[in-house]
Amino acid sequence: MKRPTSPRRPTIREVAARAGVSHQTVSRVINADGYVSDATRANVMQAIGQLNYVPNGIARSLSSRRSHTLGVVSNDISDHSFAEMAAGAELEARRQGFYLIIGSVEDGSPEDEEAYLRLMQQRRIDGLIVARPRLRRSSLRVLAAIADSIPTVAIASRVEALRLHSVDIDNRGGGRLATTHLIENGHRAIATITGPLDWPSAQARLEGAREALRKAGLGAQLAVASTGEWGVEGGRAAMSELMRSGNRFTAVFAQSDLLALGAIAELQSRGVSVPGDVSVIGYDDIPVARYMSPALTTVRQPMNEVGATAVRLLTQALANPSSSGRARRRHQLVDVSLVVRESVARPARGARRHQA
Amino acid sequence: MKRPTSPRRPTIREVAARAGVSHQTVSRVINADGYVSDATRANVMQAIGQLNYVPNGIARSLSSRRSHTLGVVSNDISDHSFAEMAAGAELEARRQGFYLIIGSVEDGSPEDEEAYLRLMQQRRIDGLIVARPRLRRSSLRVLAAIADSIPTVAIASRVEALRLHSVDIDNRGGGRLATTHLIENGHRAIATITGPLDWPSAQARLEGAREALRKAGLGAQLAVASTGEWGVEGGRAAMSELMRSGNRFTAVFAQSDLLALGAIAELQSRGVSVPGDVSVIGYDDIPVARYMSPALTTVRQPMNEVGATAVRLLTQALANPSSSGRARRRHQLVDVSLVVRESVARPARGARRHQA
DNA sequence: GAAGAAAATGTGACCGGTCACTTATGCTGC
DNA sequence: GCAGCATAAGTGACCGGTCACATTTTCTTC
Repeated sequence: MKRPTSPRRPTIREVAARAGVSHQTVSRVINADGYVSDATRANVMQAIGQLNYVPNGIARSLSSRRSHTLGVVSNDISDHSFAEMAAGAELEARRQGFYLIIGSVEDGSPEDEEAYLRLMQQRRIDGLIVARPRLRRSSLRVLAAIADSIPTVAIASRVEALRLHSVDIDNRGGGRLATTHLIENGHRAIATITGPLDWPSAQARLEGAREALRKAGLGAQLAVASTGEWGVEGGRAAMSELMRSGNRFTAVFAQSDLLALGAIAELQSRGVSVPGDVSVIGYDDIPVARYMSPALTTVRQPMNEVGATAVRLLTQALANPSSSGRARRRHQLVDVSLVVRESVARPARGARRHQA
Repeated sequence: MKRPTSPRRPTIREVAARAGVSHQTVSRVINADGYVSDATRANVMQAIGQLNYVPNGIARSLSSRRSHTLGVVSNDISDHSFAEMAAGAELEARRQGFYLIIGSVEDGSPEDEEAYLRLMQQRRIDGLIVARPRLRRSSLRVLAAIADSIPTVAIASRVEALRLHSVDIDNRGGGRLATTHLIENGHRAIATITGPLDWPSAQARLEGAREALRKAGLGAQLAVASTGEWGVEGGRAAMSELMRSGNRFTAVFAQSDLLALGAIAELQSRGVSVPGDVSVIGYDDIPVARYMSPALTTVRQPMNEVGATAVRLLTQALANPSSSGRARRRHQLVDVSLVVRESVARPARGARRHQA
């Protein structure tokens, strides 16, 4: 009457007893490691089957000092990009026999960030992925402590101060790609709507855009509008700002699809046709981008690839702890790709001047 | 030179030695449980601080037989609904001091489903959430075994055969809500575009729609179109089928926002105005629904609430294992809500007859 | 047929906590 | 002055695996 709860699961020793071998032999069988004769193996397997034995991962972790668990501290995974990243990481982790503990932190509550990091420390995860575009000062301390003892990968975050591996989207390349596409379509007067400029990714995309223009000999022709957000309202506001300030442009590079969506709505509401009068290119390739009218030309970021790459970096580091973890930090860039649809066209003959 | 890797973390006994007490006293301090004098507590805390001691959750789990981990086996979390559910579950879990291991299974690869369930078994999770609309036969066996030993909650899945708790969106109520909204706006001839009818949720929404019509004395007036999918293409195809078959309707209830999107696109491409000529109501309230033109009136499902509820169900069951787990199974319905925007209006005076 | 290596198996400590007890001390009340 | 209890702390087994090493059996090889 000691444990009225579910009848305890069988242990390795019970299996051993039933098979008439030692517990260590059972261990050898379940780990397919070391010498075991075929007869014994069959014997043990049978006992396992009869008792319906499942090895206890926790006990395993304790004695082997490997939890086979990777931690992820990410932005809110309600956001599609992060969800994709998590899904990608997750798939790759399982392929490699690892569990994934995901912590989804809303952008507004950075105290959770720290709480999660501490939690991960207790859990003795084997590796950590941090996918927070902007990290909090106080979290950095904890993160540093963690990174000091286990392999850690940062995603789309610049924490170069810490000695982390990193995976990042090639944002600069993305900005270049988008802008070049506009230039190749014959546009010369180009505007851009950026995300919040305190996001490194927004900065990088902007730089990429400038780079593309410079390379095309179009110098500082870029009209820039920013609002503090990545959403539709921001796009609308930015577009109306662009027009009010009397800028001349035949194409717009919006740093997110939602910004593009807002910009297009604003344009259309003023009777400006897209892409007839103004071309628009977005960024992200959100699920509905292809269904918008016009279908949105945009830049696709393979976020699940990013997640998978991060996991691979970790498992590799775990596999060869070359000279006591002092391995070279690796930085990996993931390429973006252009998704051509209908929102970019050649500029109209006499490019109009747009203003309020 | 035994362990060239990171210098081992301090254990509870080392803390004890430094504080000059027994390991058990340290345990009492970190668990804030049992009698400890203030002086001793302070002493121990200091030692913990100096050694930078973090309790080892794995060892804890092993001896206490509680992993403080909940498992989630979900549909691919790239899908926004599931991502929201996961995020909601996650937040609630952390609030309650639990970890969450999320397994995201693509709809196409059901063998992963089983693999995950087995993995969870090894990990000795304390509770399980299954969020797969349709479970595979072979997974059911494993699931049954798990549910037999730990509390398990099914989300939006009808596995009544097994003795699981469940949380479900009130799909029938949702169908009723959407349809009633159309009726209240004066529509009498109503069509519906359903998701794949082998999804229980699609069935339930359809039933709800029928129910609303019956209640309004509109009998079997419902024109139903289905395609095998929930996406935009399906909506487009279904709408064109509806029109080809010469059905008369002034309003459409689409069982997902993407279906609605496709239906609207199809209508507009034929010069039918929404909501001028035909009203459309969707389901899901995907992020861009509010930005479509017209802004989509739809039914919102609080998926994060669903996830949180599932976690609560589990932690409650865990807290009182009333009479050895033979607790009554609980079934919880989560209410949906109407989000009124612009895609539903009163029908035009002489309702037109639409056909190819 | 002896020696040595390879194959097969067993033994007991250990991972780092918690659990169930035991022991010591200080107070209260009669 | 002592039973009886609350408070404070310690002891050693135990959770269920793996690890390091010891032991026994079976092949090779000369």
